[in-house]
Amino acid sequence: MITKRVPSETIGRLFRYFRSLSCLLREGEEIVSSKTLAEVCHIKPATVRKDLSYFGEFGTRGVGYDAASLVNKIKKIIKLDKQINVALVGIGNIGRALLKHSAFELEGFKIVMAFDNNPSKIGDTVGNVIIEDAANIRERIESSGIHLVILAVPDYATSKVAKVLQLAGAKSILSFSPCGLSMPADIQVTCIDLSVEMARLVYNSCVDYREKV
Amino acid sequence: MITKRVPSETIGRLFRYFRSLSCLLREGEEIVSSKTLAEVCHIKPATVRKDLSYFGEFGTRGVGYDAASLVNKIKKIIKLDKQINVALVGIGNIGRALLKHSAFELEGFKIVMAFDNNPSKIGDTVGNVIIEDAANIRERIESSGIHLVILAVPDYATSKVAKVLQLAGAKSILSFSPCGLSMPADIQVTCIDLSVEMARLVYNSCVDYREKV
DNA sequence: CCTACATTGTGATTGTGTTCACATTCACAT
DNA sequence: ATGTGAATGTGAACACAATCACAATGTAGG
Ligand SMILES: NC(=O)c1ccc[n+]([C@@H]2O[C@H](COP(=O)([O-])OP(=O)(O)OC[C@H]3O[C@@H](n4cnc5c(N)ncnc54)[C@H](O)[C@@H]3O)[C@@H](O)[C@H]2O)c1
Ligand SMILES: NC(=O)c1ccc[n+]([C@@H]2O[C@H](COP(=O)([O-])OP(=O)(O)OC[C@H]3O[C@@H](n4cnc5c(N)ncnc54)[C@H](O)[C@@H]3O)[C@@H](O)[C@H]2O)c1
Repeated sequence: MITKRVPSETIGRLFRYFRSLSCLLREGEEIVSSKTLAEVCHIKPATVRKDLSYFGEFGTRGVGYDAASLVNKIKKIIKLDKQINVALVGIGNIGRALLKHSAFELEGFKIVMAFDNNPSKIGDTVGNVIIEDAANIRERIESSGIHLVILAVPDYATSKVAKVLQLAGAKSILSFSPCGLSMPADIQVTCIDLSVEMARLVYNSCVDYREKV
Repeated sequence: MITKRVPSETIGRLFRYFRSLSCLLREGEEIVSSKTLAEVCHIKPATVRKDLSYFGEFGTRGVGYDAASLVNKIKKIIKLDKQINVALVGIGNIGRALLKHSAFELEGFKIVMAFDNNPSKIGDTVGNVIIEDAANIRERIESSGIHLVILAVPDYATSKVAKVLQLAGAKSILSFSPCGLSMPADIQVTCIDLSVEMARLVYNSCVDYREKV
């Protein structure tokens, strides 16, 4: 039960277990083994067991894990037992796509606020959310129970908006701009940089090709 | 010059160096040190030097790196000295956002084909690209010099389309669906799973909070 | 030509995450 | 109640990546 140091990759995998288990449950599975879960997630059984072992003993030796109870345990661990409230800043190409993505809600994330600074967008409804004036970000986020802010503003605006979020007491930020955010250590930041991922893919496909020739 | 084993993170960072150097060049810098480059990228100087050292000796001791020539060397290394041709499958929320993102071209990636299977979308132009019938994916990709395919189709269609891409000889795939792709080892696959990233952020912000209390 | 200085390039070290392999434990049949 | 089979839980080994710390090597100035 005592919290050792948990690899950060483990948390990501726990979420994937959660997703896969929900799916297996829907298909009527009641008991799952680390082997089954590993196959579904394309990883090794030992990884599944070790990941879970950081948080306790959830299985029955010789049998496996009770899918229904495991999924609840995992939800608790990764704090997804309550709905996660998300705020979105920047309703452009990416922001709009996110607002229309209904699957987030099934996974426990709900975009409850959206902001933009373009007057012609403020007041519009996208998905089920009304776009608010970015000028109000601070007071709106400060007061409400927002767990996570998604940043989808243009590169040049990113660090300026990030500073406002900091003042508003945001706890974690997911940004789509090629990073450059320097935030205090108590604010979690993740940047999704598609170009970096593409560059890696291109390089790897060239190199692997070479190795075979 | 001999290729040792290069960490996969190194390639991603090389791309970021490439991006930062281009920017520094535009600002008139001619010489950059590992220290400067590290500061811009928010990493440590030793990391910069080690990353570069996998591929040769590009700097001058006591001085630093010539920005212009380094950026060209890096481009060669990560195969971004020629334009990378990208095909996009699935022109929904995400696909549309990608097509409108003009910055890709500045970084060396060009979306040259787009596919969808929805008859009402086929023939439309988004960005500068005409949406083609997904039925033609195989022949179209087979013949042209596509380096990378981006998959932005609904979850249920993902593995079906992936199989077609395999037959078409695609070398690497970037998918936005929560994975589940099992491809032969010679096809590079990366999945971007926003929910996983969000889950990690939420968990970390909760745990860090606890540690401080 | 030699010295002072700055910064690179890298072997050694540390840190982190994955995988192995097996002792442990449980359900069930006999 | 006891043995058998099956899958867990985990310390130890391994693999990989980040960082350190310093020798190597360049420039510039006298
Ligand atoms: N679109 C893509 O496919 C794509 C791909 C990779 C990276 N990105 C990155 O994602 C980010 C967003 O991209 P996009 O294509 O959605 O941009 P976009 O220009 O379409 O949308 C940005 C939105 O932010 C709003 N905005 C600007 N300044 C603001 C401010 N200070 N406060 C609040 N809102 C503000 C604008 O009004 C606009 O609606 C960029 O950093 C971009 O580099 C986008
Ligand atoms: N939109 C988001 O913000 C978001 C966020 C996270 C993950 N995702 C994932 O990204 C993927 C795409 O999401 P989206 O919101 O863009 O979906 P979408 O439904 O808006 O678009 C999917 C497009 O693919 C087309 N399509 C369907 N089957 C096809 C086929 N066999 N061949 C070619 N085209 C086909 C559809 O006609 C549609 O245009 C999904 O897997 C989704 O889970 C999306």
